[in-house]
Amino acid sequence: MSILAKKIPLFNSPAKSSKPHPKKKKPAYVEVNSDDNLNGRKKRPLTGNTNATNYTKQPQAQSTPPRKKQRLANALDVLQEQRRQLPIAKGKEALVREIREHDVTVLLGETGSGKTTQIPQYLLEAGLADSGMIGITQPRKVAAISLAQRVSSEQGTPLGGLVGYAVRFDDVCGPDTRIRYMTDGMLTQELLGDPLLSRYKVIIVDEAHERTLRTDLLLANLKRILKARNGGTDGKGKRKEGNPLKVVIMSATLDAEKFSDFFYNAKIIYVKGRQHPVKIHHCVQGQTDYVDAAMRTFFQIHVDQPPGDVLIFLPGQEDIESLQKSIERLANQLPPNHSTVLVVPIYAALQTNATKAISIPAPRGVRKCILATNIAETSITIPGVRYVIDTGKSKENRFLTGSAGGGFETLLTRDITKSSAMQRAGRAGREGPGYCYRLYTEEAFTAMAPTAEPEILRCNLTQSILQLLCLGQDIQELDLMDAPDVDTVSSALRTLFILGALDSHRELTPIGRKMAAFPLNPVHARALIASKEHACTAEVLDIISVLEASSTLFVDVADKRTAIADARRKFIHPAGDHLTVLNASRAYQAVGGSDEDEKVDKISRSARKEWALAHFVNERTLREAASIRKQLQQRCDREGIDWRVSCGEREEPVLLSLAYGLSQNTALITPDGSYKQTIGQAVVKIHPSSSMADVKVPAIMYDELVYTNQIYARGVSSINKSFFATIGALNRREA
DNA sequence: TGGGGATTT
Repeated sequence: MSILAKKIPLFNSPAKSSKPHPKKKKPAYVEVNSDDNLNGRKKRPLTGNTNATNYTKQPQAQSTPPRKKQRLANALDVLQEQRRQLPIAKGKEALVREIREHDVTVLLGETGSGKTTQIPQYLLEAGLADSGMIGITQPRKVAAISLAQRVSSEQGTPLGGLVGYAVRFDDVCGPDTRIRYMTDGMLTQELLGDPLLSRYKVIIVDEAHERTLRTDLLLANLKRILKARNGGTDGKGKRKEGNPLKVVIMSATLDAEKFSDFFYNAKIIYVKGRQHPVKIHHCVQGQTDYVDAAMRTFFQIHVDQPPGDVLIFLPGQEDIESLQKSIERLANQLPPNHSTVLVVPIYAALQTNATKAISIPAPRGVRKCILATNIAETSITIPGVRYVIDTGKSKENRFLTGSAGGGFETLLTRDITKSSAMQRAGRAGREGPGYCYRLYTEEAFTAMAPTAEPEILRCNLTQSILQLLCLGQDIQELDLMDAPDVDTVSSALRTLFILGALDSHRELTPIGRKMAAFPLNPVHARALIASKEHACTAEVLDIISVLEASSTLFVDVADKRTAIADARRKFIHPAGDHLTVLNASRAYQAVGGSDEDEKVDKISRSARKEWALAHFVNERTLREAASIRKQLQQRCDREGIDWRVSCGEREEPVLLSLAYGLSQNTALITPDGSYKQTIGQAVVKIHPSSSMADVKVPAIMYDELVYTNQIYARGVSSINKSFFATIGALNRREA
């Protein structure tokens, strides 16, 4: 105990006697965000059809043996009983009535209400889908897939039958599909082929409070579609004959009125959830060193409190690594009468599949301590958590335009929002009563912003603006809940002009239209198109597939940096990061034979896994890149680009093609050895993770600028001064 | 010398 005695506890006697709030006393906060406990692991999938790895695109006509049939029937009974027990079931008739009577309904549903799984089924049963479809959008792929699995098993039909899903790379819907779960990006894409989304009778936008860019663009388009298909928007306007649409917006409580206002005072309906009480402790004093405070609080819980896993929210990988080390070190010094501690880190860049380690329950007498970024706020459900420690911090990404070429991102640690804090606390009450220890004062909580700023105000809009232009829409004329900054829009338009996607009248050029045909960042789309003429599409495709994947290729763990540098040396190309990525990606693809025919067998798969681990590259990134590359190859076929064309060992064509896309992201060396942008005035430093960090070359191009404590260029390659200076003009001339 | 989290016919 000596290690703890020296430190003053942060929380006054968290009380062995202090029980969570009794039932009659409502907890101060309940989680109101997602309802993914409905597809949690307590309720096992009941038929083979619900297994994610086991579906077929066409629903199978299975001949089921009688005994199994009986078992399935019983399982279905159990599911139907569970459905009836859901809080939302009591309000079924009223809900259907309200939705039937109004064109737009805003639904506030707490966690565990069952709204996302039940409402589509209620509406289908009530005939609101008529002969059309009910579409339900989600911001994340995993949610769309698991919800569809759950609902299809509740219906007793195979996935892809009555109930299906559509996400990138995966459309599991058939001719009979009436309930379609999908990502909001998929539905936005559908607009291109069908601007009125006429095959949907009902569209449900779930998790709307997250205000992702795609959700916002979808909401604007739904408002337009309502006018076109319904005449009125609130059910009172002049009705049009034909094909009216119903829209249901599902959100957390904090900003429901904003959605209602946007849709002409749409009716708001509140649905109660089912969540266990969480007792919240605030710090008496603000903490400056939140990592140390988290460590002390953890041991206070570990020593004083009954068993139960602890989840600690931290801003980033660096803090997670350092806290893991100090907790493990101190846990070893505890007297043997204390249970052992198992620390599990989780953040997106982790190369191993973190969800696996988390879902394995800790053995008896072991307390699991999960150190997570806000990946655990929405994307990953962690079972068994009884205690949450919330540092109140997260990293926030913001796009700044300024004069810095294509602009740059900032990535700074900031205070979270109230909505985030409630979400984090709610993670302690999923399976039973829980506790949340906030490493900030109650006053600090009160002072937090209620919700995060919508993404449309924070991110680079180049790709979305290009997409909208293909729909014939001008982002500045679109009726959005929040209009983007003028500077962000003009910066995006300038980038599109420099890339040759727009002419001087803001009209889409043939190159622009071609760029939009690829699901890519316009900068990468431009490089891909340029690769055709420079006969190096195979190489460029390999590179941009990796750059477009959601995690970085190269793994970095602070205390393994020497081993990592040794393993990486063989990939490093003197021209820089882009060709280094190409080397690593090709080395991976060569392990266990080529995967051109998709016939990577089990042995090759494990060989690749081993290879990736040994070389400190993130295999998840490479597998994702392979899917992206395959999709891009198909698109290339349609657009008349031969993706097999390779330039062999020559590096010049590859760098030149990339430079077409990155012409705005270039810098020249100055006499003092720093790099200064060619467009814009900023001095940029090469990010330490780059293979170019210690090399001086006359000119560089880079994938992006990130401001943390300096402006860093990431994804850097050396570039020939002679061609890059004119390339911006080249783009425009060809357009 | 150091990157939170999503997503695309």
